Amino acid sequence: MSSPPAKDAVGRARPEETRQRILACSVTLFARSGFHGVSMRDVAAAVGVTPAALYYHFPDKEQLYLAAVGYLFNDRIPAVLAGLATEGDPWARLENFIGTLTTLIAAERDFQRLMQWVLLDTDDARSQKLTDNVFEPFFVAITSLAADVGDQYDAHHLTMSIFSLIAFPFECAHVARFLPGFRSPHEQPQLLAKHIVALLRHGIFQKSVP
Amino acid sequence: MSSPPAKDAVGRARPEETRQRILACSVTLFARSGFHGVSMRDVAAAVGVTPAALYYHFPDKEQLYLAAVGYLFNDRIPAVLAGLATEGDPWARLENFIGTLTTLIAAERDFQRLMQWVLLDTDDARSQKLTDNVFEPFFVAITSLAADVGDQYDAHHLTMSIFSLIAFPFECAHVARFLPGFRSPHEQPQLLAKHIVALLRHGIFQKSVP
DNA sequence: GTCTATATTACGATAGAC
DNA sequence: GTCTATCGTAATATAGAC
Repeated sequence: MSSPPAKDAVGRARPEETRQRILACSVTLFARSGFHGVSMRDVAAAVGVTPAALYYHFPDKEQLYLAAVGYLFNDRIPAVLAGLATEGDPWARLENFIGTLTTLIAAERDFQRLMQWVLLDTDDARSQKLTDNVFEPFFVAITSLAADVGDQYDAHHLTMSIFSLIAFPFECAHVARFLPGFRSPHEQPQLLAKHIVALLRHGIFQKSVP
Repeated sequence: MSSPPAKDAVGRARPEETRQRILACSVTLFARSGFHGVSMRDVAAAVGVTPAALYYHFPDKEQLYLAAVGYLFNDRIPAVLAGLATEGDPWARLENFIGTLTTLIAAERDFQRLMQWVLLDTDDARSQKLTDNVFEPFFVAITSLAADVGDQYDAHHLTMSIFSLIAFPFECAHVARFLPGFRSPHEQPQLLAKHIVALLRHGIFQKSVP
């Protein structure tokens, strides 16, 4: 599941690289099965070491989990936020953001599933820390955009609606395949992004009302 | 956590009632912590029996979990689907559905969280069974409504969008409290329903375009 | 830094008395 | 039907050799 550890000139594994390999394997496992669904044995087997080795790099399972979450989110978020910095009028920037985030979520299923697990966490301290570090920059950026393009709506509700339209279809992707009327093009992120932009722009009454 | 078991005339606990008490306690626990986050000992303690007693009513933990999910969903879904059967034009029925489902999800957090756990399940057989039994009736009903009120959009995408706008804000409710600009009225289901209906009707360009 | 070996606890599940 | 008692396994985590 993982490439062999890098060795230095004396033949010892370099701790920082091993740490990263552990995090990379942990992300995939935790994204698939959640905190309680993954054992330290599972992680160790995926990395290719014994469980005891993990405890040299992380004090316990919870700290490993939190480090893995931070590793994934800190790795991905800058790229997405960069898509917000594009030029153009607010609508163009919003369209760009929707397209970028939709494509990213579609490509990085670990990102999407880990976010789903994180949203189910009931620990207040962890939720607050994660909100401050991960969700807040997104939310603030979109909120200011939303205030520009849709000032007739409550900014919080509108921002949440935009994220809902993007994220929730991927949460349902696994069961949506079994729904009547589902066809594979529905899973293409570009088509979903186009649909969201059109719906946000015009609403359902687009052509029904003169 | 649970009221004492009902006894029959001879003083023996009635099996069907105990079964229901086990299911009720299981729903709350599984909704809070998920399948792997709840032990049979936890359930037994909540019910007020020993773990061994659970195995008289259910063959194993997985069957208990599936029965608990079915118990909750079969208990709630008929009431929601009834809200779809109201009279009026498609828009009035859609508005009614959005209001009913939003209010239900807000009131029944167990329902919302258990749905979130279920969406993370990777087992194809379980997902398909649950889709057929639970999600499909919802989806079909809304799809036909969506086709009536918004035939310029793809029916699958539009239906998914409607569910997204309703469900996702509640998935984020726990972290949303820590976001800047959040105020307690944002948690009122009626206000959220109003926002969703307005957004679906008119889109963001409602007043920006003459 | 990673290993072997193990302590300790928790888990799912069962046998058999009542 | 529920209990007590327990089996076998798997979990987190640590000690100490190398």
